[in-house]
Amino acid sequence: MVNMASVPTASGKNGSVTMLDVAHHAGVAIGTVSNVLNRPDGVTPSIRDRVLASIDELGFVRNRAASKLAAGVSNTVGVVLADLANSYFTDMVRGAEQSASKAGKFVVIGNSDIDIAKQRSYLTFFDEEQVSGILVAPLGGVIPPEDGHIARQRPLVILDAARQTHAHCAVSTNNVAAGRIAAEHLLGLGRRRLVFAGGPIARSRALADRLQGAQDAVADVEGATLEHMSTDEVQVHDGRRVGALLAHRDADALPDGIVAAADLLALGIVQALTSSSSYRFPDDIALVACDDNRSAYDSIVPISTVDLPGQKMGSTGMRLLLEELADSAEHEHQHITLDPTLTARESTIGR
Amino acid sequence: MVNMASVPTASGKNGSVTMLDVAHHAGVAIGTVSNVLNRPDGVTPSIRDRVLASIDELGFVRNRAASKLAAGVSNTVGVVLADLANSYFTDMVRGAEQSASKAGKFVVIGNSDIDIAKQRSYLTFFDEEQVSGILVAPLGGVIPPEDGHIARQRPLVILDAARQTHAHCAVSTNNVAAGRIAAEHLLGLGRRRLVFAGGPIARSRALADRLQGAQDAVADVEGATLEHMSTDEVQVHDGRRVGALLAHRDADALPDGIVAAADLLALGIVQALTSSSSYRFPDDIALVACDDNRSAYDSIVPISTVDLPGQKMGSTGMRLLLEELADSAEHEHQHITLDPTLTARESTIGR
DNA sequence: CTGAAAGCGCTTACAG
DNA sequence: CTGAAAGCGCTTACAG
Repeated sequence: MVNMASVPTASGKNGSVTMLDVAHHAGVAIGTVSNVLNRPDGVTPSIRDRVLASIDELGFVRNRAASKLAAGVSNTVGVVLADLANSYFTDMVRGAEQSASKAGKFVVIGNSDIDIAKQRSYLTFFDEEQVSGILVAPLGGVIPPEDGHIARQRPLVILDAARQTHAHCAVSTNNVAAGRIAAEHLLGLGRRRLVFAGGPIARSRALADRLQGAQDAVADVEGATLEHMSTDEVQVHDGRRVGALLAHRDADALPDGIVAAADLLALGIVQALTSSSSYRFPDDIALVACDDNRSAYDSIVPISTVDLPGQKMGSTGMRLLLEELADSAEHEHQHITLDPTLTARESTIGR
Repeated sequence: MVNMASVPTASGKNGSVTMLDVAHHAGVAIGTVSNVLNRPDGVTPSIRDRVLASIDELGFVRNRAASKLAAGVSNTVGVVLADLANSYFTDMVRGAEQSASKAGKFVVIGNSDIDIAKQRSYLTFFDEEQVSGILVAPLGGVIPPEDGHIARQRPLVILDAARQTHAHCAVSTNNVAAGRIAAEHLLGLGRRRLVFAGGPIARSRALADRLQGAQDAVADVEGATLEHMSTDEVQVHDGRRVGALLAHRDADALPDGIVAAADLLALGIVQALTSSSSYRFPDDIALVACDDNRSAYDSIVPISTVDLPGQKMGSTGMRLLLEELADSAEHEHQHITLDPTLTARESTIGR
């Protein structure tokens, strides 16, 4: 603990202790204090310890604004987060933090809250803050053209990118593979009459890709069929509606396998079918979802799901950014596409 | 769009455009550029527009490191977030952002990820970054004594505070009231044989308070009883265990009302009782939970819940911080306790 | 390895 | 309202 009463000097404007105070107290030059903080290995141990003791005794807090101004760089990476409530995005942040902390970088987050104006204001803010780089999962998967100058001035990596780009590094999820993996899992279990639930396809590239993947998988198997039941959104109540529709069908019109485009949708389907019919998962119908939200695990029937690689996406994006920072001359932008993976649970393989 | 080819000057170290470049381009003094950016109202409109045009044309990006160093302050508030995956905390951030944006402040987030060392490193980081203030929901509800010097140097407000303190402003949830409100709701519906599910009480002040509140409410009603069924944690599987225990009881030993200490716990109770018994919600058993996670709404039987005021806590905390910043001389620290509110759903009032 | 000095890009009294 | 100048607290060649 710092004993404030014993602090001898505080030359800073706001009564704050400066490096100069520390230097005087330790009997060294100010540059030495800076070296102790930034390149401690190159300082004689006895002097280093003396400086460290003075820092402690005076309660010195470095001024990062001054550091950044003098050095022109910072060891901070800014992450623009699209939605605090969506675990796909918060997983990305977690992954990014993991990679960053290994490299001794700080990660600070700005929440754009699914608002393109806020997204821009945080991009600008981080730019003005002189961060060393930016990670962003932009709304719509693409940086708006008006914000392009930010990406040109400062290393920036796009997460969950919707398009190929040569302006910066990017990481994407292979949603076609997600749909294919889900359908192939059902087909591998012998299911042939499949339903793909989710929509609207026209408004979401990710959903359209998942449907495409499922169609591809079904096309590869003789006698297999895929019906698309579209929904307004992919929330629980949309799933309940799908489940209710299915519950009223004749047994021979019923699918034996369902790919749900999202976990909450799958949750609703399970709820509707278990409460309003005698159909059983997975005996009568096998169900696989996409996303791996916690809800899939917490469902009354734990739901098999295709995990979107949120955390991997964050760590990969941060790795690309760190590479760019380490070697900006030689650096060539890369676009990495990540494959999702299947987690099989009771809704397809029973217990 | 900025046409980079037309940029005439860039005197900054990294080829960046500085205020001086803007001043030259607009034919004014550098101080005038600063005024346009920081106090635009006091600048002659024609000159202001000329400066703004130059800023746009040159693609000038202000350097916040330099601003902070020269001014000694920033318009940024740092929020140390305990857990990105817990909606109680992310709600706080949302509330804080709402209050902050009205006041023109930027909010940046550091994720401590339920790690006391990371919590400290972000507190220190924000301190070093010269933020104008800090909002933190510290682990355990209290700032560790070792980190006390941070709170002494910089305005800081504690969210979800566990204790009264005179060192800074703080906001708390009234967990006793939460328990009381939940129990009173059940008692008001005529239920008399209540169960409080959740634990361990010894390790969580919040849970202990909720139990206390429920006990208080029951003590006020003649003939009402409360049984405490403790759990290891408050996850879905703990709830399933409670539900399984209840399902095996004789009908006359069964409660007619349950207060679940958390939403996931309630979710498990509903799942276990609907699948392994013929008991019905709310006819046989009425159930009310605490937290208002999304899961309560998404349950097969939508669960009544006592909302913890996460968003309100964030906005209130930010308001206290802004007051302290606006008038640090006259400021007196306050501790505000927020009452939770009940959201009644199918699990207690049917449909 | 150490120490004195210039300079990073702003803000802010101060004089006009 | 405008303009010239000092200074914010660091970092970093540079010379020793």
